[in-house]
Formats: sequence, C-alpha cells, structure tokens
Amino acid sequence: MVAKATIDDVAALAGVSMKTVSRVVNNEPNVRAATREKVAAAIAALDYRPSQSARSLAANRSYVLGLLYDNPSASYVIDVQAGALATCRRAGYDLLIHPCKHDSEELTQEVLLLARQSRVDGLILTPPLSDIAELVQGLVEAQVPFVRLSPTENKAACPYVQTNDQEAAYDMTCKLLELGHTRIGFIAGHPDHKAVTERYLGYLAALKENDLRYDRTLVEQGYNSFDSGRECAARLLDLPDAPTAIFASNDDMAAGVIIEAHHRGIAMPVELSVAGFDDTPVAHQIFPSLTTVRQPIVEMAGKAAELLIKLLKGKSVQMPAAIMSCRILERESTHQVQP
Amino acid sequence: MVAKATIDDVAALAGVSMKTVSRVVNNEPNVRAATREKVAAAIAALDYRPSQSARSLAANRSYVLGLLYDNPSASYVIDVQAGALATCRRAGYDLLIHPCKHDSEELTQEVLLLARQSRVDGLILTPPLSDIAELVQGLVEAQVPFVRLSPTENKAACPYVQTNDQEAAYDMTCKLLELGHTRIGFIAGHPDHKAVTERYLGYLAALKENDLRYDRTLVEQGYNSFDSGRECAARLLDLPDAPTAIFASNDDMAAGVIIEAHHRGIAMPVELSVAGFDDTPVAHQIFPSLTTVRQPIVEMAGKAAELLIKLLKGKSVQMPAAIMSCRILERESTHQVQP
DNA sequence: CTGAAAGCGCTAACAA
DNA sequence: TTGTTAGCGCTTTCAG
Repeated sequence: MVAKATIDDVAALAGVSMKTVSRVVNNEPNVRAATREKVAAAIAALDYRPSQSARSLAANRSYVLGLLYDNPSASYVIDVQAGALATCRRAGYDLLIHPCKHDSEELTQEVLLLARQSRVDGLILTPPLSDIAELVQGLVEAQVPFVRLSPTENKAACPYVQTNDQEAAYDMTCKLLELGHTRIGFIAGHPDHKAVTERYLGYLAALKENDLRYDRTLVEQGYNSFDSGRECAARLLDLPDAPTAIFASNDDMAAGVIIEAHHRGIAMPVELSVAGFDDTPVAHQIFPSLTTVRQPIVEMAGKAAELLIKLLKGKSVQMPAAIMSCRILERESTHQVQP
Repeated sequence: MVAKATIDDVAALAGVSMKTVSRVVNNEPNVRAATREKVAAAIAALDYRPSQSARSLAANRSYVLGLLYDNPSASYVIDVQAGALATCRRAGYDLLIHPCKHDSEELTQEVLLLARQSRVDGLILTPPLSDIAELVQGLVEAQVPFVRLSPTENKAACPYVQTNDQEAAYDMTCKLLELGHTRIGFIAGHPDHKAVTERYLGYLAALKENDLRYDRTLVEQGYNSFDSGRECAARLLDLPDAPTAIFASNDDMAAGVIIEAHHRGIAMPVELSVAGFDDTPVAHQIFPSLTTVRQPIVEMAGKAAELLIKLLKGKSVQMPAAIMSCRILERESTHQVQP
C-alpha cells in the first residue's frame, strides 16, 4: 500500500498549519477563500484522506451510526438499511448493523457497550425494539443519542418516525366492507411487536364506524410468520360461518392464508378475499397477488438517520418528529363479495 | 454518561503499568496468572471498556470488516450478513455494510476509500461483485485483504468460499429427467452474475449425460428477477411444443414461472413442473411450494469472515479455501410427467 | 483569519 | 515477566 499522506503533509505542501487544513477538511468557517483553495489543491495533489480512527479519537466521535433490529422480515430490514445508509453516506457517516434478540436478558448491556466502546455515535431502533422499555430507558440514562422507528409507547423519550398505519388498517377494512364483506376475519400480529398489533385498532375502528358487531371468533392471534398465518386461516375457514374476507396484519401471514385456501380448493378472490400489510416481495410473487399496504420504509429510515445526525450535531429536534403516509395497493386478492 | 475509565485508571488501581493492562485485555502471553487476576479485578471494578478508536489509531487496525454486495435478493443479503456477523462477534470484530452498484464507474475507488480511511481492515465480496475483475485487481494492488463468496474467475487472487451449485443444478436436472420429463425448459441467470449463470452448465451436463439433444428454444435468458422469469415462462409456454418442466436459475424467476402458469390456468405440478434455486422465503410461501436448492449461505459467509480474520492475523490461508454442499429440497412443484 | 501546543487512549518497540 | 517511552493522526483550546 502506498504510504498515506497525513494532515501534516498537506499542511507542509500548502504552506499552512495543520489546523487550517483541518478547517478546510471539516468545512469550518474562518478560512479565506484563497487559503481554502490552496489547501484543496494540496489535498488533491497528495490524494489525502483523513484517517477515521484519528478523527474518532481526537474528536471523541466515531462518525458511525448503529442500526438495531430484531425483525424476521428480510425485506423490511434491507429497506431500513438502505434508507439509513443513503442518509449516512450523504453526511459522511457509516452504518454498523446490530441484529439482536428483543427478549434477551443482556440486550440493554450489549447495546450500551456499543456506545461505550465508542463504536457508534448514536442508534436507530426499529420495531419491535422501539418498544422495549428497559432498552429505551437504558439509552436515555446513559445519554446515548437515539431515534426510533414506529414506537407505540413512551414517545417522549426520543425523536421518532412513524406512519399512519393504524389509519391504513382502518382504510383497508373499510375497503373490504365496501366490497360487501360483512364477515371479515382478522389475524393479529405478534404480541411483542406493538407496531404490528396496533393495526388491530384500525380494524376495530372500521367495524365500529360501520355499525358492524364485533365477532370475537373472527379474530385470531398470529405471530407474524407465514406458518402462524396459515394456522389462523385454517381455524377461520373451519368456522361454521366462515369469513368471506381475511385481513392479516402482515404479508407473511396473508401469504399463509392464501396457501391454506389453495390447499382447500377455495377459489380466490371470488370465494375469499385476502388482504395483507407491508408490501413485501411475496405480495406480488404470490397468486393471486396480494392487496396490501405499503409503508415508506426506506424514506422512514432515511428520515430517522437524518434526525439522529441532527441530534448528534446538537441541534434540537422537535417531536413528534415525522409521520409518513402509507398507501393501499389493490391487487388481485380482493374482490366483491359473492351473493 | 458516566466518566469512562481509561487504561491508566485500571493500571493505577491494579498497581501495574498500562502495558500490562493492555496485555491482559488483549490476551497476550507473558503475564503471570496472579497479575492477570489482579488486573481483571480492576477492570471489573471500574467496568473498564477499551476505546475502539484509540485501539484503532495506535494499532492501525479498525477491528471492522466490510461487507460488499450488490444483490437484489433481500434474503440472500440478510443471510450473508448474519453469517458474517456471527463470526465477527466471536472474534471481537464489527461489520460495516456497503451495498454498491456492480456497474458503477467509481466502484473500485469507492471501495478502496473504505480501506484507506481505515474504516475497515478487510473486505468480504459477494456475487456478483466477486467477479468484477477491476475491483479484484484494485484490491490486490492496494494490498487490501479480502475474501470472496462464490467467485468464478481469477480464483487465485484471494481466498474464497463456494458451493457445489453447478453440481446441484446437474442433480436437479437429473431429478426432472427421472420424473420422465424430456422437454425441460431452462431460464438462465443475469449475464453479469456469473455465480448464477454457471448453473446453466449443470443443466447442460445433465442433458448430455442422459443423451438428450440440446434444444436451443428451451433455454431463455432471464435477469434474476421475478418479472424476467415470468416473461421467459410466457415465451416457453407459448412454444408449439412447450416444456413439461421448467428449471429457473433462481427462485424469484421460478416464482415468475408459477404465476404465469397460474394465469394461463395450467395446473401445477400435474401439467407443469417447476424448479428453482436458492430456497428464498418465497419458495415455501408460494403455491405449489417450490422444489429448489438450498445453499448454506449463512455458513458460507461465516466461513468467509473466518478466513478473512485469519488473513488479518497474518496466517496463511490455503486455497481453494472452502467448498460447501448444496441440498435439493423437493416440495410440491415437481411431479411425474403426464403420459 | 491563522497557528502552536497539548492531548484523545491506546499499542509498539524497546528496556529492564 | 513487567515497565518506559514514543508516537498513531487528528481535533481542541487558546493565543495571536
């Protein structure tokens, strides 16, 4: 490897002090335009690249954000990563990923270590970690800067980004009602995953709004997985008075519904309408393709990283920080109820 | 944040020198057991955590590995990340993710920057980046340590990990032949993605081995995506003498085949057998569930990280470094040919 | 607007 | 087996 130029080399070549070079590199004010150009030329000539480790040690910041998640959906995680990274790159930050177990005993300690070792300057939490009270509490106490995606509790703890997904669940339910369905099955999300379970509230609100009585047998407890969706669907379809539409709290479970219906020879969407939530890749790779809700995950994560960086710069961030909109995607799996 | 203890504090409390503490922390030899314990006690008492930035600067290594990828399959990327991270954690490393564009002009420069800024000590390249000659060349020249997953070219450049996936493609084709299929359509992978396109060789070898003449019209050029798979399927199914089985080079394209067949009212697997490759989540979320090939991706990535860390420690790594085995998963989408 | 000096917290090289 | 002395390459502080 070619010997790397240091800030001293640049300073010498430009005929200025180290500090001036530092100012130019960091876009600090108080440098004459002419000086700035001279330094820029020297930097270019030497192909100088600041050492991150030296910067980190001296400035006591790593210029790295940590992304925490415990989510089995690969597409969700990839989207969050992509959004966060896009912002990071623009701002000169890198992203350290840190998958973990939301039910681990040592979760808080493990995460605090990241900050204590000065590996990350701040953290982005995604559901269901956004709602782990102990973790949130621990970060607040240790004064580690962080932002959350889709938290449902203790929203004052830190800035956050969320969507109107409860409203979208309401709209989706209304759409099914408009199609003439009166018996709409619902598959709830994993109890530990608040952001998903709250979609249930949208379902309930829509029923109430339309004066439909709430039938407890139409609601099944799922666990966000394909298999759990399939099991819930089996129970719903076994009902003497089975639903004509099933709304699952996420796409994986909705896919389970569709597969279970296929195996029973139920024609979709004519005999059964199915709706999901998330617009994961499976939603359009399945037959019939799934009517679902798309959240702007990439944008949310980008916004979250943006808020975090703002926070790191000491700027105050007003809360609630950002609420973004979901969109219903009507595809093949929903249909007018049959007489 | 509580004032963090430094190595000096530990040394003072333990009544030894800074260097001895350093030795204990880094598990270096030449410390008496008693001293080691004394230091360990002091570390525990102060809850001392070494600063990564200071370590990085002094030792000139970041203890961070970089993971490079340009792969649209979320599940593939997540699996690679999981495998690499598992190894990293055991070895005290962190993982920086770096998605990029394999056809970008500045790819090599951009990647070299990561190493030059001392952000990463070494890199893991995944397909299709494993086969970007300029990038590989650039890393070799800059003496940046790296390992590759599933490279097909210039294998002497660095250690690598691969699977016997060409053999698996051969086996899968044989399996279809055994089921009585003689007209087996094949959907090739994206030309830029060598690791996928080479599966075609397995298909060809199986035909040859079984004395089946090669029919050019049965082979379609796909681009790894669901949509391209669907388009290829449409062309194959439009053939006057359409195939009774279609083998797609990956699951996304196979899913496209299944959906296209559904829309044409073709009963699967009775009228058409479909096989894929990769065992992505869609493979079992689709109807009929997909017969496919599972590569041990998590293990491969773990092994790759292991090799890289070995390399960083100056140990020599023999090449070819590791070849891992694929497994065919027979599910619902393949069936005896109909008379 | 610019610069000199003093570290950041650790490891490396060398002594003892 | 242990300790001492120098830095690593930057940013910060404070002086000009």
